[in-house]
Amino acid sequence: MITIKDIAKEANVSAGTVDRVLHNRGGVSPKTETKIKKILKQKKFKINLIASSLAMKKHHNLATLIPQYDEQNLFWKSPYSGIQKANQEVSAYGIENNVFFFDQFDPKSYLKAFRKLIKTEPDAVVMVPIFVKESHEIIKLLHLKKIPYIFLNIDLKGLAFGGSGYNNLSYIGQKSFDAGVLSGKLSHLCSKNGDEFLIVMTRKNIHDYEAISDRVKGFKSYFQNNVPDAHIDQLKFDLSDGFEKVKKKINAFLTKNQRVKVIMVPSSRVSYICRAIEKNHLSRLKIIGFDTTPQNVEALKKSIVAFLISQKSFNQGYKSIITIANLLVHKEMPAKEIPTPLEIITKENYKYSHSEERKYYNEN
Amino acid sequence: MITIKDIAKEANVSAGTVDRVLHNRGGVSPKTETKIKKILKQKKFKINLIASSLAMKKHHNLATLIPQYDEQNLFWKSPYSGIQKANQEVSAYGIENNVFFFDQFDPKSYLKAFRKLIKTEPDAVVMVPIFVKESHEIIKLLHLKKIPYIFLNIDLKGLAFGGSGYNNLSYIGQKSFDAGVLSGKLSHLCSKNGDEFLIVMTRKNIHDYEAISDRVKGFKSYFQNNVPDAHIDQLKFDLSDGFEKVKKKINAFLTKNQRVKVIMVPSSRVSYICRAIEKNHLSRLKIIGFDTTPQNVEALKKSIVAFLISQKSFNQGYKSIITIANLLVHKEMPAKEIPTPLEIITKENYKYSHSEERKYYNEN
DNA sequence: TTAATTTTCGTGTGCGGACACTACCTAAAC
DNA sequence: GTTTAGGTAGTGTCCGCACACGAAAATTAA
Repeated sequence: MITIKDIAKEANVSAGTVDRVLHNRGGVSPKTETKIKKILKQKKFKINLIASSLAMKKHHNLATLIPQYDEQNLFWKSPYSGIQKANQEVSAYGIENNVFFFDQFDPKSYLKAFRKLIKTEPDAVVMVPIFVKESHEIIKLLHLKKIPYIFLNIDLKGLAFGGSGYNNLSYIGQKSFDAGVLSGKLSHLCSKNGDEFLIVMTRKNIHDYEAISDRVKGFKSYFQNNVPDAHIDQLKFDLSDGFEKVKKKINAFLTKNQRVKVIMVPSSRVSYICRAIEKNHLSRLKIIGFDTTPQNVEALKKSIVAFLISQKSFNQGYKSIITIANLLVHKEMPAKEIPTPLEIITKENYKYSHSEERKYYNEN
Repeated sequence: MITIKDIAKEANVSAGTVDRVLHNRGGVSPKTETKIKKILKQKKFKINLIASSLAMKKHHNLATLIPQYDEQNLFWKSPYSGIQKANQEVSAYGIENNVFFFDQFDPKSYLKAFRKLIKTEPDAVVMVPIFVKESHEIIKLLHLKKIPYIFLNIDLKGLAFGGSGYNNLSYIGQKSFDAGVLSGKLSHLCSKNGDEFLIVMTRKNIHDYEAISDRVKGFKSYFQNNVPDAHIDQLKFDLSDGFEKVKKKINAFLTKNQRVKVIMVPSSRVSYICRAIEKNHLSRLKIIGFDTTPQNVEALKKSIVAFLISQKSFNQGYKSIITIANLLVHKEMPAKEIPTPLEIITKENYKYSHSEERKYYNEN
């Protein structure tokens, strides 16, 4: 292992001078600089990140703004777990992350949590921009205070702020359209000629509208490009109508349309839909859903659901913190978009798919 | 962040004493020990791994024994890339890894490479035990020299050494049987009643026999448990027979058996088989294969192959080194088996599935 | 030539922890 | 009462790097 001292000795200068060259900190004569750089290259010197980050020890202060999870909606538990794991890892680098929760159905709690957050004067922010209008306000303030921020799980697009757009450093999450295309492919593969397809949309709050409609668009786009004459039906529910109404409507539909053989549920509520469908229909259906919530996995294990497309939200949460940490510690600019894998989960490979997440649970 | 000094101050002892308690190094009276331990817990002290590994700075010497890859067989490139990435990361911890290559078809080169390897007196070894008999010899020597070793990608089982078995610390790789079960499920899902299935086995060398036959067993087991009356055919080729012979045989078979609608190739040579199949057959077939070699991915992109089951060999290589590093640096015992995910790859999600590997390529 | 600057570079300290070395204290042995 | 051994605990140095401070060298001004 080559150290700064080795280089210094070779170049007949002190370690301090080598350090100045390494960090372009100036104050070195061109002659010695080129000499040192040459030796650096020749000896393939690489900074020891361990020692470096120990010596730097700037204390950084992160903040995260994510929805609170609860028994009803466990979706947000995974990213939070990933965030926690990352917090643990980066704490050695002097990075502290404060997590602020809000109610995913209440814009006011979102703003309230943010107000608390901003008081901690964070060096960077990871946020899930669920509410468009409120996010706009938040981002305006972040921009003003020159606090860098990244979007987690939900992307905000469009030409806000007079055409300049959102200046989030990065978006970490799924590409919903492509996820929809994939669901189309899977639907197609497990169907035969003449089968009909059904998309079941559920609606509870406005925020997931875009991701979900993108999935639907992707789904349709797959068929347009590959099976243009496929028959695709669509059902929409408002979850606030109550379970019985959903049940009635969907079973009536399935009774009437016996050729429907594949159902795609573009939200994470596929298990809810499955519960609503009567057994006599289930046997002929292949059902495809999104996200590995505990309920969905249960349906998968019972072979009710054929495929789940996972966005690995644990990894998303984990990566968001690591990304910001790399920015703060190593000044490493993240990619503008960090798409997470489109993982296909079946009953048979589930147990191998979230090993890191489970390992984390077990250790804690 | 709580440091050892903080704890020491709180307990009215010196840092050295705290350190002794932390490492169970003895020489501390029971009284002070319990006192310190209490404060440790109370303050939730965690050793700063950064500082710790810097201070330890034992230099470790790893060695890796893997097959050489070439243009013909790119399979072994991925794990090597993963190993390289890990090497880079752990170098800061004073860990150096020497990689030794051998010809995957030549047992002698395997032993020869090992002889070179053992001369470097490694502290631990990562190996791909392709040849059973030769591995036996190698492991005997490793055991004698008390050098810990782990298996990568290929597992060796059985009661060797008079019933005590192989004492590899860990096996990092795919669970072939379960991978086969998954391929059965996918085959089933994209078939309809009355369709027949075909397993095409290729044979070139002995070494992958076990993994491949396990996949076949898994495949059959799926159908036994779910579609007992399914009709499953099997074709075996010796690749040394030449392409034309393979072509003739397989097309003759497919012409004769028009009800075969799904083909499963349990080796990584699915693209080779695809090239052998005539177009008029291809259109009715769903083909499932293993491993994302460049050729296989090409076939996937052309929609010739429906599914590839990936074993993420890049990650396997990466993990093998990280696992050993954690053992040497942090004395962290690895799990006896570290199974890699069974990733389902289609044309639609390929581009999201190997982002880390590609990122690594681009950076280098 | 000397003083005043500016440029260039060496030195020292600290980040948090690991570990060897030393100092101290108590109790048993003489 | 002195010696000695064993158990406890404190001190100092090093790991490789970052950075502040100030010294030396080079340049310019007087």
